[in-house]
Amino acid sequence: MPQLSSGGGDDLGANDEMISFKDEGEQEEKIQENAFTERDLADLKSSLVNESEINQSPNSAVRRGQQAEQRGFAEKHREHLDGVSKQQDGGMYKTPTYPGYPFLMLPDPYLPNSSVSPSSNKVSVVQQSHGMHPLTSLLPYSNDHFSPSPPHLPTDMSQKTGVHRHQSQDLSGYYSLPPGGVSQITPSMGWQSQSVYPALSPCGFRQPYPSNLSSASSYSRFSHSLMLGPSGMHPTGIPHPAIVPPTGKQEHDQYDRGMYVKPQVEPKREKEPKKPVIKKPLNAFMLYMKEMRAKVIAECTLKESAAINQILGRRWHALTREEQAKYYELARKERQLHMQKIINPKFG
DNA sequence: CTTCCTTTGAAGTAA
DNA sequence: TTACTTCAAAGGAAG
Repeated sequence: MPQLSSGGGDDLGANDEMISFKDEGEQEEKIQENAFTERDLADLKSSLVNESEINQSPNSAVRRGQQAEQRGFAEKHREHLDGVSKQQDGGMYKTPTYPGYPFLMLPDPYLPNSSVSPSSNKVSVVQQSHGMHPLTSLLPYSNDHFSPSPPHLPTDMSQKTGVHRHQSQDLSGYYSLPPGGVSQITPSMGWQSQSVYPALSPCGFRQPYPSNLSSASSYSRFSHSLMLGPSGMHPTGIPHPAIVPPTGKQEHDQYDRGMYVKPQVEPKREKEPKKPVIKKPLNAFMLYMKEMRAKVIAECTLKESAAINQILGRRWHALTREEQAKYYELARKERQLHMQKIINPKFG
């Protein structure tokens, strides 16, 4: 099954990544993105603290209401997204200056199969074949330098609730391995480039990345078997979640419907020897969060995960593509490892 | 003790 | 093909 993918190149996730920069359709936002200042944090904090005051929502969902407050930012963005996506055809994206979607302007070279012509903002987003057997992703990996085409063009943006829902494109191109086994995966960082967002202030949440996150180029080629350290520690230093023995919290979920059989809600399977559960691999953002959470906590003296995640979400969007690319690449490897484990649970 | 919250992304399912 | 849902992490808060 050579090359099932047509849109191929994109990486699981690699494409989407770029979309993440939401809303920046507006200058105001542009500025905001750059200015993750303490003010943001303050807002966040205050919104958390003042919940009761701010929120006077009559409905019972008091807490919800407040969270809505907190989410104002994100939702605003989403709204913008909606607006933006609506305007796409209006040529909104014709201006290369559109900060939020720099990748939109990427030329064909970024698109493996050049399925998209620059003239059209429409990308033939090759939706990954869901019907595809999971393992097919482990098939030959065709692109030597697979370029996670940043095809996430606005078209891709979900019409949904405003949330960008980029479908990952053809995984096969990324997961595919040489018939013999483990692949050589080439990071496809070709598309990354200009950093859209300037450095931010300290609690503005932009800090130099730890060196343990070697740049993608450092593992331009790797084999799955090498991805895990002796102790199951991910090379990045981020503990590999899927390897972690069940802690009792969420081990119940044998997620991946289809691939995993959910324990049919055994009403109470208590006291059974807990089998290690293969958890979903962390996506790029999760990896990012895992790495940066402690830092944010330290910087901002926040403990509440919800608030921290909000901050991290914003910081995530403020990352440059290069920076995000690292995590997308890691996530891709995570998924590959995950697949390996599914195939051979002993793996890892 | 369990669930919620909050974030993004991957992947499955339903229509 | 699109829209929707679930689950990954995390830890305080709430029920």
